[in-house]
Amino acid sequence: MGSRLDKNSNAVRKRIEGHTFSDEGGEEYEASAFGGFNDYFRRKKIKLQNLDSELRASANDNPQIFKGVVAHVTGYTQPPLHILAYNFSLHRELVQHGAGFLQYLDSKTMATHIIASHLPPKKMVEFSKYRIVKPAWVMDSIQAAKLLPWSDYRVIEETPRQKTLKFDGTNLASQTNTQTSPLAGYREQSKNSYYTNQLKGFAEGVDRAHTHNSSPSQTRMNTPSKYQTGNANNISSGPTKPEPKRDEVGMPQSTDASTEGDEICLVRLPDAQEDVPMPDEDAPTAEEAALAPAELSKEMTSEEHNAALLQDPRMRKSSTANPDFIKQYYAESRLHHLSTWKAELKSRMQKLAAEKGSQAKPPKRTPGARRYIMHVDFDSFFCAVSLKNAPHFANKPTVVAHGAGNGSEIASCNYPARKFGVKNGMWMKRARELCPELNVLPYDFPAYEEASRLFFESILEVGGVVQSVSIDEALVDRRGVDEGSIWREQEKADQIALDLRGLVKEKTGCAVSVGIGGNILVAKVALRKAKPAGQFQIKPENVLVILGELKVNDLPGVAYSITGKLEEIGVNFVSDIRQISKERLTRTLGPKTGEKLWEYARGIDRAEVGDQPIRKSVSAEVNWGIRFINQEEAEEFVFNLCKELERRLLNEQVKGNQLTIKIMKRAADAPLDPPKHLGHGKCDTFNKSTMFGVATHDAHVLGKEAASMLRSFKFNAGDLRGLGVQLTKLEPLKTSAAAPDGSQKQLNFGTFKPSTNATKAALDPIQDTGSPEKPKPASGRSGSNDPIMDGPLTPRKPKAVHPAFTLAKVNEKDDKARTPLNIGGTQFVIPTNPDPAVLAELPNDIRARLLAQASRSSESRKPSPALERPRTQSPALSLADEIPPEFDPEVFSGLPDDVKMEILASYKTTRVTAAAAAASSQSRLPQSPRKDRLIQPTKQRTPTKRGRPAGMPSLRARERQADANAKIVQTNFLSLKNSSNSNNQAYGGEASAAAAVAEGTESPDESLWEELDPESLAELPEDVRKEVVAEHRQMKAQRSGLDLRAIINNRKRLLQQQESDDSDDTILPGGQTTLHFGPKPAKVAFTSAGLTTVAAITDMLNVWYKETSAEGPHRNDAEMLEKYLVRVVLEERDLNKVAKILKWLGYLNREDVSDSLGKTSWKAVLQQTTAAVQKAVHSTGRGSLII
DNA sequence: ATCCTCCCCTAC
DNA sequence: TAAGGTAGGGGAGGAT
Ligand SMILES: Nc1ccn([C@H]2C[C@H](O)[C@@H](COP(=O)(O)OP(=O)(O)OP(=O)(O)O)O2)c(=O)n1
Ligand SMILES: [Mg+2]
Repeated sequence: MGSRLDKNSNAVRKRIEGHTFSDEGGEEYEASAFGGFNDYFRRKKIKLQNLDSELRASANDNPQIFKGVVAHVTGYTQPPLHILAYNFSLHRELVQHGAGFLQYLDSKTMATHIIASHLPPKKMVEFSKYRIVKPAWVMDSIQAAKLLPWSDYRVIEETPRQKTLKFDGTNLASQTNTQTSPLAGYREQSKNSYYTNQLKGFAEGVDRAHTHNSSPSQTRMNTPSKYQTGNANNISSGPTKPEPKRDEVGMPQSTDASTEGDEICLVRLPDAQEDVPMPDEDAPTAEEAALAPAELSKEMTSEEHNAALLQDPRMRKSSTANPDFIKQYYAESRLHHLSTWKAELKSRMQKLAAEKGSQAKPPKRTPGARRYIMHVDFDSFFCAVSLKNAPHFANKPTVVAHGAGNGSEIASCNYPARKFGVKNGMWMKRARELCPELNVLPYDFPAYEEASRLFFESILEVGGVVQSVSIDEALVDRRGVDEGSIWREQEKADQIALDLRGLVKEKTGCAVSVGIGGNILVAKVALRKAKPAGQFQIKPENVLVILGELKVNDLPGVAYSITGKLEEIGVNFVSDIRQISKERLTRTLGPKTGEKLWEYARGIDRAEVGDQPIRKSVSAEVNWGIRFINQEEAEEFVFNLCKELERRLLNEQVKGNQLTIKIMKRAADAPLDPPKHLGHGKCDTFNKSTMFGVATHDAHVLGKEAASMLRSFKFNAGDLRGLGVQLTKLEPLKTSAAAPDGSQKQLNFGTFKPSTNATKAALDPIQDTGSPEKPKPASGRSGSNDPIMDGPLTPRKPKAVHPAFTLAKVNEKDDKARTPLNIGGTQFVIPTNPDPAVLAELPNDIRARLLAQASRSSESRKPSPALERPRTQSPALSLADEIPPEFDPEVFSGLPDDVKMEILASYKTTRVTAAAAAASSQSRLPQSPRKDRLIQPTKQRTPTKRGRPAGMPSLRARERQADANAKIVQTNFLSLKNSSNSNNQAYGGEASAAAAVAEGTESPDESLWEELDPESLAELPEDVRKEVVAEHRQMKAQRSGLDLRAIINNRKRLLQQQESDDSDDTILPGGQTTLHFGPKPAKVAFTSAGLTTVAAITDMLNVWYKETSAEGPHRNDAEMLEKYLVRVVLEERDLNKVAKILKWLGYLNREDVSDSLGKTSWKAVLQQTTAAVQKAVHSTGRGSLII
């Protein structure tokens, strides 16, 4: 066990901020601390109301505003206050415009701001009558007007029923800046109020939380928090104990900085230039001063300090000044390795279990059978392994650490060292005080991995249900060891453990200990008694006695905080817990924790081995070595963190909806240089999150948002000590959701699929009885019911089209430029003719893309209008009822036919996909926990104080109550994205096929075979040929009626039309060779909906190649192909598919002699593409792809 | 009563 | 010198 006592606490100061809009110029309000806002009104018996329902009603009554502004209020105040509201779908589009300046505020913050700025004091109590909002994305009307013509928005002066925020301007002005108003007073109070802090003690004497609190009065206090480094206390032996430094924190937490918005959001905002100085700000406390944006002298100091510090090249190298810092840091971070290993093991075990389970090998757990849980764990793992290279230290006090300096952390210490009181996680300084002759060994991560591999290999041989706990720890559940008598069973269990220990020792040379008990808790306790290289079985009759003698913090999940709370009620030993009523425990610790402890004290642990919930978040953070000398560096670092995050997201094949940035800032009273070298020292922590309308994994999007959030705090870059980004509300990532890609994975849509549900249920003797698949009538928000998805799919009032969308239709070209903005999938694209004013507001990268796109599209624009095809009057008529809800019928019918068809086709695809996903949603939404079947006795809730001495621990995992987050938002965005691409692509893909078919220009019944060039086919390698043919069959069947040939012909037709287009290029991007590229943009649609199967792609390649074998492929197309394949490698991860495609391409280019310039170019493209693909493959850590 | 968000807290 | 990461349980309190 290694406890980490060293980290310490941090208190969190919660801050709420409001703001104006834009990233840069916006005014930022430090509306801080309005944590008590709602409480305030509650006390006044006034309840805040949301306008949500009214706004919705309004939207329904006015279809035109289906998407767009719902309300715009202005003119009541002086200065004018603009309130803009818009719904979720519009938000999604706005995000596409790089709406980084959209700010998301919660109602309290908004209300705070509004009131503080504009409401007369005496009006405060009347607040409830100003129906305010709900969390929202905020944007002022001026900004909104820049995005779209104001006329495209629907303006509502007042919401239907109540008066919308109507402030009578009376004395607003004075109000605004006054500090004397009650409000100001209130605000001020909140300023320091409200803070929570906690500290963790450390046995290791390390940074310690300091409470410097000042506790305020009865109201909440905001305070700084902690993470101070100090040193000193620590308890020597025994479990590490918390340091009592508890300061009470008055109120529990209060608010949050942001909340999720729903369909409709209301917004507030001062004018751009309006400078609403938040009333207070005048009497800042020391803490406040630190937070204040300005304080130049101090700021300069910290940045200058860092600059000076970084003069030393060695420092530079080990801090954020080094461009490779993140990489290097993670390579050396033991904690990062531990986390990574754990995740990998978890997923490997899951996969293993899934295989085993599917083999009709039902759990070998007999419900009634006696359980023998074995907890197996290496003794001083890192140290033991590292000692293999330094055997002479084996019996001397030895530790594993990076260095011998005072701040070096001991990852693991051997038993001789423990005799001195040294512990894992302790700082070297403290350890040497305890044991002067400590030997220090370096880490050997590869060796740890290897030892672990052998360890698990051995464990799996033993059989039974296995659960990995960490790199060096595992749980094995072998129940009903049969044998007849209990005694024999116990003996057998001991024997198994003995054998296992011998096996591991033999394989790894390191000792493992095994604890055996009737449940996980008991096994763990047994392990501790087994510890130095031994084993121990706690038999039922001894459980209570053994447990009773333990200190409470020896129980899993009980550490500093909980221990502190228990101490307060006189509980020190586990046996003491039995004297406390369950009611009192739950009141003190919370319902779950209280009950869990009550059970633990009695040897009860309902957790089962094997339960491994699915991942719910992915994050990357660094809280060491952070020393910036300017804001740019900080933002770049955040951006790099986002790149790392993207890597991990892709690795997990997920994308997410909510991004949170975590910031550690040097506490006002903390020294510039903490005791630990480049450590974070005592810090205040700040988190902030934003919701994307659409899930994403794109580093650019994440980076921009993260940087924006960081910027919003206006901290001094020099005071930053730690940064992190976390993505939650995950959804499976599916590069090509359209087709199952030939393989047999039918409904297996990705990551979240694991039969966790079934498995889990099956393993659960209690709840299991029912149907494992029971979808759990969640509150109607399982995948298909997701509001976001319903938007587009639900036949709602098909009115009003977003202008941007319409524009999108015109912009056919360039997939590249847009790609980065396609946040994980949206059907909206950037308008081709952005308003200059808007451009100016956009982040550079986006602006650049827009400009590039605009110029390109204007120059090549030959989209729909150019199509000669007789525009059939309205092929869509019969399909009228199928017009996607997002389209205005009128606008829709005004579109060129081909575009219409594409839309319909893609829409259809979307729908299908969605349906399929929905159908499978049951099985893919496992994770949700079953309700607690446990007796949920009293639930009396008394606030369990948090922070100070106590908090609550998390006990061993197990089912938790229905978790909202568990819901996996159904994702059809991907398909939407695809359709978007196809919209732009304008050619190729199923969309075109659909169009062709609908127009009746092609016979849908043509034989599949005719689509393929028999001659070519015959020459293909047998395996490839078979697969291609098979896929064609499948595609045909799936598409019922759609003829691939239509795609081809259609494409040919389009190609011809473009004949005169742009052409020639000479240099292959990144290529060394000068090439000649063909003039005909084939307009291949690698990313369009449906074009994802090998068959479809090879079809396209056939045509493309044939059409361009003389002139060579168009550079854009070549790039597109390359990009697409790389994406398949990195995101879709179907190497097989890539290999097939390249194989086919190679086949097309099979002639040795290039009799034409075109063929030569093609070969070069093939080479280039292959090289790019290999590079991508290598980047994933694999060897070369065999083609 | 139940959901949801924001954190605290714990473990390795 | 030093590499103080990371995921998930669960509590508090607002929203519904
Ligand atoms: N604060 C900590 C705790 C643990 N670890 C790493 C090093 C340990 O070797 C490994 C396993 O942790 P254990 O808690 O199992 O501790 P040990 O294996 O070192 O000792 P033992 O299991 O004998 O108590 O995790 C770490 O780096 N930092
Ligand atoms: Mg161990």
